Amino acid sequence: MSLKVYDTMTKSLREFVPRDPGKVSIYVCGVTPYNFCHIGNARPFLVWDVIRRYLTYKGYSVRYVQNFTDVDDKIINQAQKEGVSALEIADRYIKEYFHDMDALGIQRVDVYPRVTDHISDIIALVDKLIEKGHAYVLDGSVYYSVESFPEYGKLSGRSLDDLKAGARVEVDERKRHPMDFVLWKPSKENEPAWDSPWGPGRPGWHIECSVMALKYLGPGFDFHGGGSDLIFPHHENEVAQSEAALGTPFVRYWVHNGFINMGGEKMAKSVGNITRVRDLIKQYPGPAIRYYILSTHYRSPLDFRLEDMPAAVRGWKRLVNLEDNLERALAGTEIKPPADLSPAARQFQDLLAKHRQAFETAMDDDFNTAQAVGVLFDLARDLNRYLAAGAIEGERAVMLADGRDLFLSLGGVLGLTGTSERSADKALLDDLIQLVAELREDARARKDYATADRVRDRLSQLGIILEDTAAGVRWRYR
RNA sequence: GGUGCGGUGGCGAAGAGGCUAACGCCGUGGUCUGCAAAACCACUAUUCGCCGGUUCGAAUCCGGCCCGCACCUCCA
Repeated sequence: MSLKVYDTMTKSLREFVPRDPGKVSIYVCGVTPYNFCHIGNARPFLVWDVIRRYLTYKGYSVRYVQNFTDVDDKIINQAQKEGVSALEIADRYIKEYFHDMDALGIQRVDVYPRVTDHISDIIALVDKLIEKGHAYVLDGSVYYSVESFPEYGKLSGRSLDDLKAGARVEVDERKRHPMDFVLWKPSKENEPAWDSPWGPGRPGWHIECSVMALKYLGPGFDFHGGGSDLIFPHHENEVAQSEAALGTPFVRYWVHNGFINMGGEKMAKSVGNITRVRDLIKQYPGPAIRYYILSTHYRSPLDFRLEDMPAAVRGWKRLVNLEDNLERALAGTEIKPPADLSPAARQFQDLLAKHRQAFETAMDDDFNTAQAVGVLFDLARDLNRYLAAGAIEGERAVMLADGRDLFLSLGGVLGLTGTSERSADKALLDDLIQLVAELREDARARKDYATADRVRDRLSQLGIILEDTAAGVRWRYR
């Protein structure tokens, strides 16, 4: 089975073949840090977190780069509003960005380049484009000439004529073509500025991604991702700049995620229908939010409804319960693979293999996380069944350990399992709860149900659920 | 106007020519159990926006229609 990816450039599913065997290079457009992230902003980073985990699972060595556009009109505006420097705004919201992504269990990428650290690289590329006749200088500004790149429009599927007709903004009449975009622009008073051959100024919006992607990943890297609104003009312009400069292809696969809507409309600060990650995370566990978002294929729009979160929490809890139960069932159990497996054990192994295969088939099909989640629940049902079918010892313990490993491996790709944190305090708490549970067992043995129920009720009020099972008392957090 | 995407049970959401239309939540009945919880089992869409067509066979392909959304401007 091979991985197939939907490529925006060809508008088709293509088999994934990496540029370098065994290695995958990824560039995802990061945030402009001038405000807190809402969950719509977070979707691409969550999606790519899973893609990265899956590629790693498949054995690829992954190099993942995500930029911060830390100089930009929006940042400058915010800085002026607050009377602080643009750098201060950017630093603050980059910190907040990490805070939010950590809460969602999104792993750090390999490189987080910032535009302000790459001004000289940007100037060099702009210079090269001028030299090759793809850009021109106009009063301290440098513009990219779209007509100099015959393939302009190939990513977004638009022609220059379409674009001219649909243009909704006033254009600078001095530009050679209305769609020509700025590579370098002069800074106004009190704006961040860097010296350049064309006078003091700062980079335009699109050039930084070309520069940083090429610097850290090289020409023809594997994946370039981002929200589907970036297809035009941002990514279109990146293609134009990069390929004009390189003379060779920029990116192998363009991957764009759909939007998160709210109330049937795109979630956006300008619409005012946003749910910030930090607000959501106060109410719901990060993995439950992941589960909710990953239940929809990444290219489909997702209409976010807060009312649906409780259902997501319950679904995710099923997985957490199983994870806990597996840990407890296997704790202290000796795992010694027998020389010969019984037919029943073989059958169980086949079942596990079947689930693994189904999971991979789902993920290989353009990262179909919704289907993969379904497979995880299929596996969960079989493991729950196995858990309930008899004592966990000998060969059954070995089989169950295999099942647990698979469950954690697949769940880990989605970031839905292996998320409970361990700490010294927690270990102590575990022991204390265990002690209380044992005392209650004594009460039950005496048929003192009044005491037993009181203990259970009081613990329940504290958020600790006791469950009496055939295998003894078991507890978990609500 | 141009370019894309989508309408599947009470809700969310996979499936894209032929297995019982996944999976999760909710609901009902049952097993287990002192009770509860968890888990498991069974039931819950003769039907996939509407109307035609192609086909032995369509939720899946084609045509028309009705809705909804996005992009063409900063935007994940």
